[in-house]
Amino acid sequence: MPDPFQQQIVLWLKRIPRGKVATYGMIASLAGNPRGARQVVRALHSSSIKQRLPWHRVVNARGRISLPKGLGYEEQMARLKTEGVRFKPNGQIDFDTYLWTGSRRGRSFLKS
DNA sequence: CTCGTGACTCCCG
DNA sequence: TCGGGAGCCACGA
Repeated sequence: MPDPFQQQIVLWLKRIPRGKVATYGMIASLAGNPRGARQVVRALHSSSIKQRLPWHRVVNARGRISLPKGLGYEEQMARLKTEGVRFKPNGQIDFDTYLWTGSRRGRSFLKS
């Protein structure tokens, strides 16, 4: 039986609505481990589960794609654009518009 | 058991 | 805005 934490991560990832993005740290927190951002990553690119997870909707805390260019960066950006997510000229995602608040109806993750 | 390794984050300068 | 350094955590060699 897999770790509940990993399960939670997957579970939350699946909840990210199209056209929205979340951060690694955010998912980790929701999954129950505020310091488990790295584990989110692990869960993301390991396991065969990855093929049905919206991994492209996860970005770092600065609102930018963490993948190296040429190794996923391009693809992630393309996928996001497909869902309607726009990028600023500097390659940053507009958090005010596209950051998933963590749970339906307003902020649950973001403090006031 | 110790080390090295990240699609991370925060803090400083 | 950008890097460097430190903290964190699970996993595999």
